Amino acid sequence: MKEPSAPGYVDIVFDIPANQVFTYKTETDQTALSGTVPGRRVMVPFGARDMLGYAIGRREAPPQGVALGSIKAVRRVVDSEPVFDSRDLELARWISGYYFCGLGQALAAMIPSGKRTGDYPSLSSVEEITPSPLELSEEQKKALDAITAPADKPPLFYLYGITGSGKTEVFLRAAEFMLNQGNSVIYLVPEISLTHQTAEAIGKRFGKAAATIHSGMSPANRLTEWMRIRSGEARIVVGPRSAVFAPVENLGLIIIDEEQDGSYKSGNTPRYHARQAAMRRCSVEGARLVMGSATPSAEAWKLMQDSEIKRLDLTRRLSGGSPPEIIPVSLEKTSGCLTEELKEEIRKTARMGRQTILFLNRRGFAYFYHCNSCGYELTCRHCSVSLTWHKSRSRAICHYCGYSVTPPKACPQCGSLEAGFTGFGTEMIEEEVRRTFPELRILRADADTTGKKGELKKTLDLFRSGEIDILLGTQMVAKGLNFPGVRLVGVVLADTGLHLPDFRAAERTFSLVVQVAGRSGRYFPDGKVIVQTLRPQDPAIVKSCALDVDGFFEAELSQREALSFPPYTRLIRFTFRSKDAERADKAAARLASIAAPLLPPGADALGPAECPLGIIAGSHRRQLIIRGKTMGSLHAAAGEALARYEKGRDSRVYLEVDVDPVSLL
DNA sequence: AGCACGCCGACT
DNA sequence: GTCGGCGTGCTC
Repeated sequence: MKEPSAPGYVDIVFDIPANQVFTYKTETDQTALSGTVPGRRVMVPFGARDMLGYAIGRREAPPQGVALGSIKAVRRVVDSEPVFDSRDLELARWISGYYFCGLGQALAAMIPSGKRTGDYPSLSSVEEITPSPLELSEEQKKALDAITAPADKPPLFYLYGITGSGKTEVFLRAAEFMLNQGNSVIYLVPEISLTHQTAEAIGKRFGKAAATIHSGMSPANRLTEWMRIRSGEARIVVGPRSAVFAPVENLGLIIIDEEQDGSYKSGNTPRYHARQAAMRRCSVEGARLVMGSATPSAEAWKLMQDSEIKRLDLTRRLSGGSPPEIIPVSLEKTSGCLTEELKEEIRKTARMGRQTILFLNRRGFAYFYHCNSCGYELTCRHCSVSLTWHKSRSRAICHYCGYSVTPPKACPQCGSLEAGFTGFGTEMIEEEVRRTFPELRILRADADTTGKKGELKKTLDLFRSGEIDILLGTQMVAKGLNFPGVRLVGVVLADTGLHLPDFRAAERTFSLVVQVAGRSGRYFPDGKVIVQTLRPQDPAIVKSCALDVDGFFEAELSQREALSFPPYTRLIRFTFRSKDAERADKAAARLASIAAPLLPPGADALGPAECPLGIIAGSHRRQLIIRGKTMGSLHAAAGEALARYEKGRDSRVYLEVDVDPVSLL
């Protein structure tokens, strides 16, 4: 049955920084589609090229102020079925409003686009369904009962428990419960190998009802999974940050595993936080939210204290045993990067036929060119960071822009020969370890050695099978990986980052040490953790080694309160970038003076100031942070200030807005 | 974000 | 004399 073909119009948004809606004609030969175009992607002529757009609505007549002759026609409707509905659009509107980005940018972040590639399979081929194993512990039962209990207003929960206490099983049972009720579940995991592990486990448990979407999948696989979710075939979705937008119906539960993980906050526009988006979805769709971690974020900790989130404790390790011994060791009097204590334990571990993991925070970290006479430091000429010595390339390299130089023999400033690289680099540690333990088999795993995909898996398989005695690596060996043969974990330098100009530095250091410690004793309670530090007295080090979460947050939160930092306040950060330092300064100062009179009572502004990294890739960076007691009034002020700033802004200055910034670097 | 239009340096 | 640098402004 055919409708009479009246020419229609559609409103379209694009993935561009401008928040603007464009109107196009729908051609008569597409009339069959024109009624249902909204919710689909379309190809339209935009300026000089064709661009993909998102059709958000229909209209009878073009909007005021747009000449009829300037309206172009839709070229092609890309999707045979809508890829978003009014609920998705509403969520995109919220993202766009809250995070100050274009509606099209918000939609683009929610919908699979196929920008990235990879070759991880979809879960659609998984057949088996394994029944949930073993009895739950008393604590697990209690937690599960709380999560699944009927409630008028869907509550927020936090499953707070040490590694190995069975959080995952509670998550899975809660999910199972929701699925049996006819609801859908979204299970968020941090953006690392954890996705595959958890996805596999969930695939096995729930069979075809499970789906996963993540950045490592090919566009085709993504789309397959997306469609399985949209059609309702898959009702439990596992994935990183962006999975919070999964188009499930009857959302019953969102799970956020490792809630404190930084990867839940998007690093590019829209700079949304999956936790925030999850809370929004849960409140709009009447779903429950369960987060979990052994080391909650300060935000979550405070919400638990204030009883805004119901805390559920898992205090016991299921496998029994006690957490490993964690020993802080001062590096102050050590000439190399391995203390005697650590060397001795490595030897002991090897004699027992067991394995060691040496953990580094960052590749090539704390490895600076430094002049002992005048204090000169070799820095990048485009960015303001110190250069890192990479022995394999015989060059000093900037980790931000890739700029590299051959390091000078003498200090370029004073000519002293007392200058050179000192510190702890991954490569240097590898060298020292090899020199110290020539008889042991050592393997390094970091971004440099695992560039090719599959490389990391090979390394880890080798380690797991016992072919390797010492695994030396960064973040990637510490998270989510359990090695049965491991007895010793050495954190080579725990306080990298403690000196960083970021109020969350202590929180991150604390979290890291506790996480590393927690995983190491998972299979063998006789495990040992040695935490090397330059600041053995620092509360973040002392409390993390004592696994004293309460003690840490007691101190940390009172300090945050005293300094008016989150979670006692909320922040919005504006970053100004320009090739011209003066223009960046002027723009920052202008926004600051526009914002000042708009700020609500009790709110203040930090800056404008140079960013902690003042120049990156030749771009001068300035920042302005506004801070207030509540987000509502602060956000309104920011919105008004931005609107006024837009009028008469310097087009050579790029402004980026970050609501609830996680890192101030 | 792209892409075109537009006004100033070193090349056949 | 042109080819091309990227600064600025628009895209229904």
